[in-house]
Amino acid sequence: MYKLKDVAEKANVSLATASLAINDSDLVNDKTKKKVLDWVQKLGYYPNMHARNLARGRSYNIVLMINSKYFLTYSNIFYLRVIGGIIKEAEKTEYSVVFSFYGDKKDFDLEKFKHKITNIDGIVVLDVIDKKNLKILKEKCKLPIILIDNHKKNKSTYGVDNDDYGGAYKATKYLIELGHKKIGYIGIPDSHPLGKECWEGFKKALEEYNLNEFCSYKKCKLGITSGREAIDYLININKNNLPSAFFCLNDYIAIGVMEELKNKGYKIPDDFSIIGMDDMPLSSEIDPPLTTVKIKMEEMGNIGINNLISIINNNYKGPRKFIVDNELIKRKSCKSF
Amino acid sequence: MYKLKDVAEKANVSLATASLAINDSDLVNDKTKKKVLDWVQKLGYYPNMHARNLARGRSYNIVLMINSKYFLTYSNIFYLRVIGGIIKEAEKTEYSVVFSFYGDKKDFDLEKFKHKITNIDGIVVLDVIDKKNLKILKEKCKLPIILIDNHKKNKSTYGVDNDDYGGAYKATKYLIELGHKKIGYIGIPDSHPLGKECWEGFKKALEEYNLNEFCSYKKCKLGITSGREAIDYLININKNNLPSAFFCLNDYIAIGVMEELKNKGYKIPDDFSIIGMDDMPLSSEIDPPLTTVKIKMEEMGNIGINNLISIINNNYKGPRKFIVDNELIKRKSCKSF
DNA sequence: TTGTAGGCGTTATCAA
DNA sequence: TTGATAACGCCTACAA
Repeated sequence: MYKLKDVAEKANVSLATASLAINDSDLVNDKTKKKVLDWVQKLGYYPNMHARNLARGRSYNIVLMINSKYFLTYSNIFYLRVIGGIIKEAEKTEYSVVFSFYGDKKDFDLEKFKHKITNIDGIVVLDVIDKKNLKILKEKCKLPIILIDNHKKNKSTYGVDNDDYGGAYKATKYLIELGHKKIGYIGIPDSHPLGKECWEGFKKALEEYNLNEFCSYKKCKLGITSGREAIDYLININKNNLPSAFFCLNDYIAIGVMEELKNKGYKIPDDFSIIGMDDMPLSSEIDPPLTTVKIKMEEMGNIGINNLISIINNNYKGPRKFIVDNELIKRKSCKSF
Repeated sequence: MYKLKDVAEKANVSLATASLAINDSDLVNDKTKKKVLDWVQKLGYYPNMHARNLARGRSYNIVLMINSKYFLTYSNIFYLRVIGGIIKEAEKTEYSVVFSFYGDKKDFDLEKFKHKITNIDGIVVLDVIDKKNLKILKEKCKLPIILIDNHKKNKSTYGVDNDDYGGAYKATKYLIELGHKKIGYIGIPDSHPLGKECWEGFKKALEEYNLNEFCSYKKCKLGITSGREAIDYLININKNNLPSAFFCLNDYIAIGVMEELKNKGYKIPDDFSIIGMDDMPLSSEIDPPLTTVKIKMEEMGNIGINNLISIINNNYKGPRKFIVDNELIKRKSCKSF
């Protein structure tokens, strides 16, 4: 493995000149620069990162923190997409992305990566993080932090979030404009910030068209099974007065809803219109393909990492909370009423 | 940020002693060691990684290389699980996992991380990598490499693979033992190593019970839609003499197969038994829950990272290709014939 | 424009 | 068992 000294000797310049040339400094003339760079090429030289970072006092590492429970248990493709966006964008820069799991509320353990803290320039936290743990993280690490999809209105921390409110509003409005007046809401508890946002977006659309809430089920988790249970419950409760459409908080719930309705002998979209949120790969493959609100997951990753790098370099100008818009994807699970 | 010198001064020892104490060397007595460690605690000192790694000539970084196309386009949960296993296991060690995407055959670009090569101790490649690109990688980087789920019989490179052959064999045998004699095979082309392995495992089981191949479709990709197309094709071809069971190369295909059969008015498992491979979260949630072969994805990640670390440290004793077994998960999509 | 020398924070060697 | 001191490879004033 060659070092700077080798390059300098070959090119017949001093160490300093070689270093400056490699870092494209104005202090060295083009001819010398070229001579040095040619030898860099010829030798296949790459600077030793440890030495460089030690001298520069930076590490060009960004840690991506993920709640291991959510990641492993729910195995949500959402993560895959956001992570993809993060890595893809990071690779355009000089930064590397290092992974780190953290435990849940009680076993939130910084020791696990604390020893690497001198090797980190900034932190991305993916998904909801407990307020208390966030505080610990901030206090102990004293590094720039950005929260992606944290859903929280934590004013003092930078974040990138999907426009949950707007998405739910958009979806509901679409159903209304198709002529539906009795729309069922299927989501998660309002205690979860995502649940709250969606519920408010949903209601906003109803209000705008002077419609009343018809029926709702908010006890879902985010999986298919929950969708099934929701339908069982709602159909049981409203036997003689069923809604004509269902807003579902995410695609998995929507898929469960559709499955269960089909099991009960109903036709989609003839008997019920179904709309979801997320746009999973699966959503376009099921039958009928699901109408949904596409969350720009990769873009959230892109923006997150770029904003963080700007923050690290003290030139971030954007808002504390960056809201990413989303897009209605019309497929075949909805029809006009 | 405190440095070693601060600790040494506080503890009233020399730099060398402090360093030795922190690295738990036998050369320093327990009393001194404790004194130093107490001050480490008190000051909240952590060694500077750049300095340490520079001095040690190691980086304790492992790069996880992933084909960006597969990762982003197919968004397979398989990745999530393996990556989870890798990170979880790496966190028990002093190694960090850094992510890196690589392009496809033609734009396989090492330059993108080549500059960080002095910052890497080893490489994990996830999923199939082109033979030619692997060669480039090996020659340019000269670092320990391990291939996870590469499916290839590349003898000279370390690898961790699922027992595809055994899994297909196991699944088929199960169908046969349920009494099925006419079993359809739905998979991907034999040109893909996964396809080849599964097809051979499938045939092996048939042979053992003196059964003939009944019908097969090998043009699938790995998604739900492919499963649908396969059923359309097979049912059309065999109109008057249908199989009683289908072996499907993965769960997504199996799900498509089940959906399409249900659409055509058949009942699962009454009319057809369906078996898949993978065990996705989805598989237990659909109706009926899918019988499948559970691939130990997290374990593959665990083993991969551990083996790589052993290889880095020159104490790996296991086989070049480490084969991970899998497990038949009986659910409700199969019944005896 | 180029070269010299000191510093970045650890580890490791070798006397004491 | 401890304490100077020289690496590790690069960056950057400062001087020439």
